[in-house]
This record gives sequence, structure tokens and C-alpha cells, in this order.
Amino acid sequence: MLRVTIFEDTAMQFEGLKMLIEEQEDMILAGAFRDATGVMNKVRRTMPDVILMDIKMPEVSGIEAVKMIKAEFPNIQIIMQTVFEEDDKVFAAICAGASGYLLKGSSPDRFIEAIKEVHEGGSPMTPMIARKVFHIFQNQYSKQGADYQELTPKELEVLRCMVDGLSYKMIADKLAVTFHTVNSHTKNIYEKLHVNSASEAVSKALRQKIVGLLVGLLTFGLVG
Amino acid sequence: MLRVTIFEDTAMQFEGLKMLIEEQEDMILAGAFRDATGVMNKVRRTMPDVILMDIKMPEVSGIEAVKMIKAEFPNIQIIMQTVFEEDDKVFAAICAGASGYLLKGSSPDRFIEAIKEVHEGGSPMTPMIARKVFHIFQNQYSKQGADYQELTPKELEVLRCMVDGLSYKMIADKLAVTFHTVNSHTKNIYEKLHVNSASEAVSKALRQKIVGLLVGLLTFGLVG
DNA sequence: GCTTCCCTCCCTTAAATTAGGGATTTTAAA
DNA sequence: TTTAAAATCCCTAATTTAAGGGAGGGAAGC
Repeated sequence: MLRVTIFEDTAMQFEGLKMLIEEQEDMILAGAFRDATGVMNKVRRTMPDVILMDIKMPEVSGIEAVKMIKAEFPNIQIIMQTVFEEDDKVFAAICAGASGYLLKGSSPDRFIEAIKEVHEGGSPMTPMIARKVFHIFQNQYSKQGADYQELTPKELEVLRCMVDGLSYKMIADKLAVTFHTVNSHTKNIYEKLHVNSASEAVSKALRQKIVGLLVGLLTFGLVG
Repeated sequence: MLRVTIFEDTAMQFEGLKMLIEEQEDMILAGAFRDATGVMNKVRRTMPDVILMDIKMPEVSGIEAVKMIKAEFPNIQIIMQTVFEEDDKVFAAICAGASGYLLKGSSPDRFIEAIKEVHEGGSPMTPMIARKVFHIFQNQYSKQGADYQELTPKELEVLRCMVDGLSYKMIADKLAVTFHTVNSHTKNIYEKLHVNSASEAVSKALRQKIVGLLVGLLTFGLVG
């Protein structure tokens, strides 16, 4: 049995969700609240598996609530709800730790489906939201234009040192080569990356995973 | 009428998709191919709105194909298909420019739905994939540590310029202050961040999103 | 054999950065 | 109103980079 707790400001939605959950055979309505004041107590008392959280509530906002809940109960899955117009909060909600994101206008079936999905480790969201997330990815991780040649292994090593903020001297030391060699490598790196300062190289490296240690790749387990 | 082109290696899936598209009243099967050799010609001839692309094909991989297609036709929407086990390609596919991501086992209805969604600017994907993307966000954009004092607004501005690889002189120019002022700010930044070079500051800033508003927020159009 | 990278090393010079000092004005808070 | 913090500006000096050049050895491929 799946325990579900609701935080919902709007009266209509509140009643609708309450009834919807209650009539599910495999779910229990663990709690239903109109605001998120004293949210931690409410969560502790109801101990839900999944929370449906209105993003916009008086006093304590849904996003604030998510942060607090996730800090203490990282295993509780939270689905945010919002009206279409305010999807600019999406990003903040994701960062806060929400696992799913639905519009209030979604069908009852979609809500039930989403609750199950989120409990099974999925992240239900609307296609539009998904697209935004995709775009961020494409902007951030795509070697846009791939306007640089591949770096040689040594050059990558040097670049990684630069990312760590080391000076030429320190890099030379660490890689057991002379200062002059490091200088040569950086010259080549700059040319290949089309940059002309260490900071720019570092920025580019970090932004487009050239150094290969980006969170994304690590998260996906592709490199390590 | 929505023009759809299929690239699909597997015989069963190939025939299934062909029939599925053909029986839609609001779609035209613009083309159907078993591999992506000469992909650009195939795309140019069929001029689709949406492409269903098998991620795994002989000769030219789906990911390679996506890169090429997106480079020349950025407005064509591409949905990738794969079997569950190889979802480690997801990341590469997203970076390449795919807009959606489905499992081959998905229902015919889901395919049709996805084609329409992607054409309307959405990004259909499985909840599991969505979750991975969410996780990347949460890992990357949540501030871990914060062992530094808060930077002042001006210092943040300067830091952002450094992230863009600008020199002191250029920063001074951009912020309409003198070189000396920039120098002062960087001194303070370095002290607060506990670093002692521009690259280190940039690295720290990008790693723990000190610069605030990262690519994500910019992409969402919330700031900027 | 020849060529082409890659790694290594060296030199030089102009430019940029870091780091130390200090000073003034504006702004916001107490 | 007094204070504190932020932002602005200035100087100097040591250090580091960026960029230009060149050069030799080794490994891989044709």
C-alpha cells in the first residue's frame, strides 16, 4: 500500500485529489493539508511514500517545503503541481529535490500514474517541462559546433591541472616535466579550444565536459 | 499533415512503425529506412517534420545521424528509440540533439502521442530517463559546502566576467569601472573563495554554482 | 623509408596577473 | 547620526602568462 500525503492550497484541487487517492485500492491517503506550515511535523506524522505538493501556497512555499522534506527524508518522492503559467518555478523545484512535475489540469489518471511512476523511481513530467530540461542539457553539455580538435592525453592532463587552479610551475611539478613543456601544452590547448586565457579554458572545459569529470557523465555512470 | 520518417534496423519494429504511421489520418510516412547510410540524402528527399530514429544501427549509428541531421536541419524533431538495456546512450543522444526518447517496447499509442508532442515542442521520454536528467540537475545545481563568505553583487558580476574568460581590462570596460577597481574586487573574491588564481576561482564558481544562475536559469529565461 | 603526430625542452618579450599598501565616496543599516 | 560595508580609485613591485619562435627524439602509420 502506497502512502500518499497531499499539500494543496486550492479548494477544488484539494477535494479532488483527496477523493482520487481515497478511491485507489493500492493507496492510502496518509494526510491532506491546505498549507505547509509546520510541514516537517505533518510529514513525520503521516510518513508518506509520495507527496503531492502544490508549488504555490501561503506562508511556506512548496519549494521551501520540498527542501526541508528532502533534507530529512531523502527517500520520500515528491511531485510538484502548478498551473501552466508559472512553470518558471520548475527549475527551482527540481533543484530543491522534487522528482516529478505535473500541471494541475492533468487528468486523474495521469496523477495516479505519476504517483506510481515516481514511487518506482521515475520522474513524471509534462513534455514541455521535459523539453526545457533537454534544452539545458544540449546547451550545456554539447560541444557546440565541436569547434575544437580533440586534445591529446597529455593536454588533457594539463587542462585538468588548470581546472584545479594550479600554476604552470605546479603543473610542471605534478606532471614531472619542465615549466617549458607545460607552456607548450597550454599553447596547444588554447589553440585547440579557441581560447586565450586559463580561466576561459577552464570555463570551457567545465562547461562542456572536456575534462571528462562532469557531473552528468558521472551520474550516468559512463565514465568514472 | 505531419511528415514522419523512420530509421529502424529491427525488421519487426520497422514494419510495425510503418503500418502505424500509415494508418494515421494526420500523418504521412515520408520515408522508411533500415539504416542511416547516406542519411542526409534520405532526409533531404523526404523532408520530414519528425524522425523516429533507432539508436543502434549498422554502419552509421543513430547518434551520429542525429548530429548530422540537426546540424543541417535544426527544426526537424527527432525521437530516439532504444531497448531498455542500452539506455546509457541516452546522454549522448540528448547531447547530439534528440528531442525525445522512447523505449521500443512502448505502445503504438505512445509512439503516436510522442510524435505529436515532439512536434508541438515537447520532449516525450520515459519516466526513468526523466529521472536521470533530474538527478543530474539536483547534483549539479545544489550548493554543497558553501564554505565561503557570500560575495557582494559587484563581486559576483566580476566573477561572472572571469568565468567568461575576460581579462581585467575587458572586465573594467564591460562594467564601466577602472582597471584598479576590478583588481580590488578580484582580491576580495580570491580571499572569500580561498583561491589565488583566476582559473581556481572560475573552477570553484562553476562547480558550486556560485555564479548563481548558471546556464539553467539563463536557459529558462528567468534572468539575464 | 618517410611523414606526421606527440611529447619534450629551450629562449625571449610583452602583457597580464597577483599582492601589498592606502584613500575616497556612496549606501545602508543601527 | 554614527558606523560599517561596499564600491570606487590609485600606486608599486614581484610574479606569472601568453605568444612567438625553434629543436630533438620517439612512436605510429603509410
